[in-house]
Amino acid sequence: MKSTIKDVADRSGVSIATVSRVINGASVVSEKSRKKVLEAIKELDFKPNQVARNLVMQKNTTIGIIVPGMGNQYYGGILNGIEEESSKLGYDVMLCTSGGESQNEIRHLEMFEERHVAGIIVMAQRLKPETVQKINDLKTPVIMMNRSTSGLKCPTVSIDNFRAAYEITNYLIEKGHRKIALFRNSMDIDACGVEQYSGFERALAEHGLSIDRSLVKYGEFRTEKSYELMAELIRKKNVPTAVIATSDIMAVGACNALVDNGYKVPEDVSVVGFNDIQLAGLYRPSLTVIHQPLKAMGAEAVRMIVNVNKNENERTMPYDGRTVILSHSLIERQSSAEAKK
Amino acid sequence: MKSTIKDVADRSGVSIATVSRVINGASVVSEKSRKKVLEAIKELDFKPNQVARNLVMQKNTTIGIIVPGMGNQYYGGILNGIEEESSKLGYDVMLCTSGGESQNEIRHLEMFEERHVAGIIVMAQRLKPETVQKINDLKTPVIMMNRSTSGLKCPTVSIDNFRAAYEITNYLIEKGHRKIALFRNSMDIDACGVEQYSGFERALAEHGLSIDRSLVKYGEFRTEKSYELMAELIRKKNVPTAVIATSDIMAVGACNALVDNGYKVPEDVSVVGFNDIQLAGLYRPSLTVIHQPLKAMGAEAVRMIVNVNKNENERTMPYDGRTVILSHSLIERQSSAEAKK
DNA sequence: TTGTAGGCGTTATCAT
DNA sequence: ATGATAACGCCTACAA
Repeated sequence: MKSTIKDVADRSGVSIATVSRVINGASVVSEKSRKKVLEAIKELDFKPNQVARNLVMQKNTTIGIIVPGMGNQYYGGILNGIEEESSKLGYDVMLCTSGGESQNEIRHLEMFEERHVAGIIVMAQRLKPETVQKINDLKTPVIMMNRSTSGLKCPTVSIDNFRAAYEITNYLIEKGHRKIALFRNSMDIDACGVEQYSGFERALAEHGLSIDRSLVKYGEFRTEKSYELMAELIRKKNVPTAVIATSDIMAVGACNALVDNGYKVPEDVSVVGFNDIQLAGLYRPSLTVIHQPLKAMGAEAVRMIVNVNKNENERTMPYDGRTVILSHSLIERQSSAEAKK
Repeated sequence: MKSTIKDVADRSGVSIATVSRVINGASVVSEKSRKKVLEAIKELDFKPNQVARNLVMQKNTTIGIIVPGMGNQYYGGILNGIEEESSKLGYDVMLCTSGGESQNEIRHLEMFEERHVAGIIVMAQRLKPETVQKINDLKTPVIMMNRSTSGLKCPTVSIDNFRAAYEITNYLIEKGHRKIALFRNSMDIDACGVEQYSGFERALAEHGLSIDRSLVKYGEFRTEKSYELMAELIRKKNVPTAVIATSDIMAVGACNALVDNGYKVPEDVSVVGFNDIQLAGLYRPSLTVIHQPLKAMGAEAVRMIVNVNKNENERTMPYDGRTVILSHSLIERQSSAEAKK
């Protein structure tokens, strides 16, 4: 059986209060007692029970995370940042996957609340109304990663999706591209996707171009879907000179469809991605992308939760409804080139 | 403030014992009381405090996971399996990253023990003696994923690495390859790597071939390192006709080095991988690989822990020191072909 | 069927 | 400096 603070007290001939004091380094304990206690702790291999500690302290140093799935390196990158920062701040992380189902998201949200976690970081591809509702009702602080919608009343950490899309569109236009396809993620009312679309539109407009509806598609965050979209454009002989995919795995899907059909990237078609997951650098041709500081985003979310917990005497949620924007960058690699004349 | 069982009792005019009974569905409660209690629970939006529950029940439905990092899809695949199975069995998952440092592994191992988790699943690239020691000393059940060494006294779930290496080597030999390189992971005494090496050796031997030392390299699980190894072979004009990499990301590293230096895969050199992470299918040429059932492996590890907890009345660890072997398969894709004449 | 009370392992507030 | 002792929120004999 695991030993308790009481065992230590008995063995060292002091009270449990004293033992507790030496464990927590609080107040003053005589050198003699401290030594005896420390000795007993060693001998019994005593480890304080965190469960009991959390109960009495009325707080928890666990952060709950909800993520669609672990296979996606996009989330992997953010999770690394979350984990690292948590660890640094003495917090730890409880992880749940939703599979993208709001039913699971809600279940996990409730579970986290029952466990009295310090806060919850939510990642999702699509924002379902039920989930938004649940998040708004929750008593536990929630941070949403890189996604938002008008009804959502919780802070968000994100990049400036408008500018990012604007910049990469501009980049392609300056390379001489005029027929540019946009492979978007989902067609839900997701602020992030809307902003990207606006940025795309603005860049085109500033060069006297307008959006070609037949080249704006929804890839649902999936490589296969994106592959199919590209294959269809090829079949319909409506091949653009450049493709902007709002996630790297969709960019890869588009590339594969092109390559498998005899096109060359970037000689025939330029393809650019969003996010800059590891795959973007490993794929050949390596992908020109908008780089998101995934680790930093994860770390920032953790810091926000920790801050809320510190100021919990005040009832205010410091970041309420606010968005923290981290800076992105454009990384030019092999998958983009001047447009063919 | 969050409401407690006592609030519910007061509001519904019964004792906390009765409330507890309806919450847990145990023993019998009069329909009248049950209704009143349920009502009060709704009104107060009461959620039982899991921390308190865990303390009094002396058990925890949390499984601790230690993983080197989240960016690697290999671990991502296993984690998906772990998460899914845990969720199905009513457990949840606490995740820590080690960054491959034994110091962190030990810290997390201790933390999990203090939190009284049901069990711990450990993933690591290299087995350090300190970590092995710590695992052996732990009172909490530990399962190691796809890695082992002679001193380690905990169950393992894995594939048959000997057979896997044997089969893929055979596959290449039958395609006419005679000059085959092996890019291994680390050079530690890891049972898994040793078995792979034996399988490789055996297949060669059965065809009257022997190992060419100059073609056996250590890629340290890293794409860049593998890239370098391949680049070096090219520089030394010691290019094999086929490369077996014991992880997919190393296979990609080798492919990239070849492609970047004007070689064609698989026309000039065949490259095969191990694990079959998502990248293997997305990369072009898509990778011929040994497929590991990552999800199933994760799920199996979870089941082992849950089983241990069920039989905890008996002091026996059902799987003590045993290894559970799951079946792999050889998936032929684009990166391998007949050897050039 | 229901309520009382003891205990899970800590922390923290009192006295002493 | 130290030791009782009351919480923390819940479960569960044991009584009633």
